[in-house]
Amino acid sequence: MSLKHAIMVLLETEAGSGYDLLKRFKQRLGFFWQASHQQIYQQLKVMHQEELIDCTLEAQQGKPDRKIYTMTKAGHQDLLAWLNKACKPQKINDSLLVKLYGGHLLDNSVLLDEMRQHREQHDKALAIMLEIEQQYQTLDNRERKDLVLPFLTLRRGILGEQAWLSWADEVEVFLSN
Amino acid sequence: MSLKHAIMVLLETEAGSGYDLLKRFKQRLGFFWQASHQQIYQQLKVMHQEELIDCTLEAQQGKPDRKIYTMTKAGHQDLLAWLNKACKPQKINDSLLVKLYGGHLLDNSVLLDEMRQHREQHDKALAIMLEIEQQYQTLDNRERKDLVLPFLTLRRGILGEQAWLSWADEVEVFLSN
DNA sequence: ATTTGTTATGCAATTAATTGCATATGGTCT
DNA sequence: AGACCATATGCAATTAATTGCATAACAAAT
Repeated sequence: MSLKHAIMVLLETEAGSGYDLLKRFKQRLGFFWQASHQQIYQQLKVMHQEELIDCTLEAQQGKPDRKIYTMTKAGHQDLLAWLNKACKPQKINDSLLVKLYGGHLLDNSVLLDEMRQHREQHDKALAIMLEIEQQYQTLDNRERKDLVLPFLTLRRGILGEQAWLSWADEVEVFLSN
Repeated sequence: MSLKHAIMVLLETEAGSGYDLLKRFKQRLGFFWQASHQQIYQQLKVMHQEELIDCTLEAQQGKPDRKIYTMTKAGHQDLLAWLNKACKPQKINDSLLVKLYGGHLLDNSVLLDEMRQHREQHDKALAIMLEIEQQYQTLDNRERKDLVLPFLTLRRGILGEQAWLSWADEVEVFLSN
């Protein structure tokens, strides 16, 4: 499973609590890896049992204690091993396309409506990613170099969303008559 | 779950056995929905229990009996209900991007190597889809119109793969120095 | 003759993900 | 005062997917 390794990629750079990880997950990996808070807390527990990560309690006034996780040596090695072995191609399960494939049972207007709803989401996602790209471009050479890998994952998102939107344009042309 | 509905989309057009469905699945929905034979046989069993599909045995000489499944009215209605309600956005879990994000722990050459392996797969997929597109273009107006929805799902695949490959070009430029 | 490939199914065990519920504090908004 | 949102966890039940194993016939190729 790669959720473990996704978490470790984040922990490797900086220690943090489950909630920290959750937020970082959404901000940094959220465009290409989706996980719920239940999943993350559960995995942290398992990873702790497997001694891939350490855990220290940090008291807080009023709020419940935070559990701060840090990588262990075993965790680091597990991560390196994972990074060094080839990963499987992405698994695609896109129900919108299943629906479109079976769309002869529906009125075109229903399909176009669904497309519009999805387009909204893709528009938003693209806008956010272009915003982040802008910020990246204002950095100096040094910083840009340090962040080139996250930047490339962002580019994947941008090119992917643009392709989706071009496709949606085609669909609209074909279904609007 | 949509695997059920993906199977019903195929069954709706033509009855068939588990093995039939499996093959049709790979040929027609395989680019955007991936399911193993175990999953498909299991779902057919469940769907039969739920009376979404009927099952009749067909004897064959030598080979084991084939179980031919057909849609029931309840199945048809379930499918229509599914088609008419909005579907969730596609869930993306792409471990290649997680690896790239955490790639500072690796040598660039390792990342480039992995990219090359994935590119091969994407090249192949694109070639197959372009081939199918060619065949579509040789059909007459009538047939093209009948197949416009499958054609549009194919277009999604083509645009998606082309975007992936453009991105891979970018990655190579950024990592090759 | 033997290996390999296609047809044709399936069970069982494990792992992963989803859904629903639950708790508790503190701050901001109305 | 009450509603709502963010912080900060987690359990339990269910559903879905993966992995590994298993069977059995026939056809084609080496």
